[in-house]
Amino acid sequence: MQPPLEPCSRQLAAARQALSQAEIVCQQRGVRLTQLRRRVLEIIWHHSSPLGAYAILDVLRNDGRQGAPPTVYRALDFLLEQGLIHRLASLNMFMGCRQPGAHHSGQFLICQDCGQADELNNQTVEATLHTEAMARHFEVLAQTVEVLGRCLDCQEASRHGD
Amino acid sequence: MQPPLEPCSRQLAAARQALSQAEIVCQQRGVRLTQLRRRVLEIIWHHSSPLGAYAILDVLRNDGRQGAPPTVYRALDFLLEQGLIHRLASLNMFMGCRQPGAHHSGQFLICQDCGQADELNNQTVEATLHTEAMARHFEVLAQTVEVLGRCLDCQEASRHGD
DNA sequence: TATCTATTGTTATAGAATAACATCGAATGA
DNA sequence: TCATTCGATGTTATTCTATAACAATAGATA
Ligand SMILES: [Zn+2]
Ligand SMILES: [Zn+2]
Ligand SMILES: [Zn+2]
Ligand SMILES: [Zn+2]
Repeated sequence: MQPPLEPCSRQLAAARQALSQAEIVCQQRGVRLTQLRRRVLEIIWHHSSPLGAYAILDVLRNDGRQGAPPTVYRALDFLLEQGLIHRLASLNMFMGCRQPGAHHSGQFLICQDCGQADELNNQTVEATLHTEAMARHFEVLAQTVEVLGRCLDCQEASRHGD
Repeated sequence: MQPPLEPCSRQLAAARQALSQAEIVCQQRGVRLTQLRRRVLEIIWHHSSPLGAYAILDVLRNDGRQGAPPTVYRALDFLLEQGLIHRLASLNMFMGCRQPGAHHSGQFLICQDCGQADELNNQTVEATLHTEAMARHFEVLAQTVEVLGRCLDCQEASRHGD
């Protein structure tokens, strides 16, 4: 897995957009996007791949801010509740959501080589799982759908590398 | 979440069946289902709901066997490799597979109240995720599909409990 | 038997998440 | 303006999950 890169201009733009969207969403809902929460969201968006809580904590400490695990986990809980980020259970990592506002579970393609993750929102997958659950009288509250594999870039890299 | 129950006769029967199937599968593949591995598989099947690694370790120590986390994690790794158990990423727990022999990812309905989990093998879900991945030139290696919710029993229990 | 390899034992540590309590700060009302 | 209140953050300690590294043992092989 490649080391975390400095944010490129595309990422910085995505982060700016995500942050301004988050401001709007939070204002509409009457919840506070505090400095800390905003900074955690920014850190996540500045990174090219999902980040672990302790990696986020390292960046916060690098900022000069004091903090401990609860600091970052509380911010992450808030962002999860507001649907601004997703948690990847198979990685214990967090990534930004590009369609906040409407809560959803999403599905994720995770590259095992470069660590990058792509969000899908396939209605067939979600609906089929709901149907299967209903057939068993099972009440669905949340879905975790994560596909581990290799992205195109990493497939090509490994072909040329061999 | 209810406390772990003693295995009922249905569970004991399921465990016996799973263990004899495991013996066959391992013999066919020329891998060794040792005492330890067999016992860990048995512990998992004797339990009504998915078990964590440290809960399994407690049972092993209760057996009188000495052991530490690597003991149980190595056995779990073996059982996972042979497709005899599944790992639930959203719970950090392990459960037996009722269709071993053919490797598969499966989908899981997990009850947040009683902790029980049901395995599905819905081809539509799997195929749709493959199609979505292919459209993005993403090579699929494994799928994690877990649905959190409430089973029928727990829905009724909560209705009567209120 | 002697040797080799897979398995298990053992100690220590890394990594992820939360409990419990103290402190701070923004908003509200007197 | 000041006091109060409640949400947010700081702080310490602990629990839970998982692995690294090396030693000892047991099964298979020659
Ligand atoms: Zn999303
Ligand atoms: Zn990649
Ligand atoms: Zn299965
Ligand atoms: Zn239940």
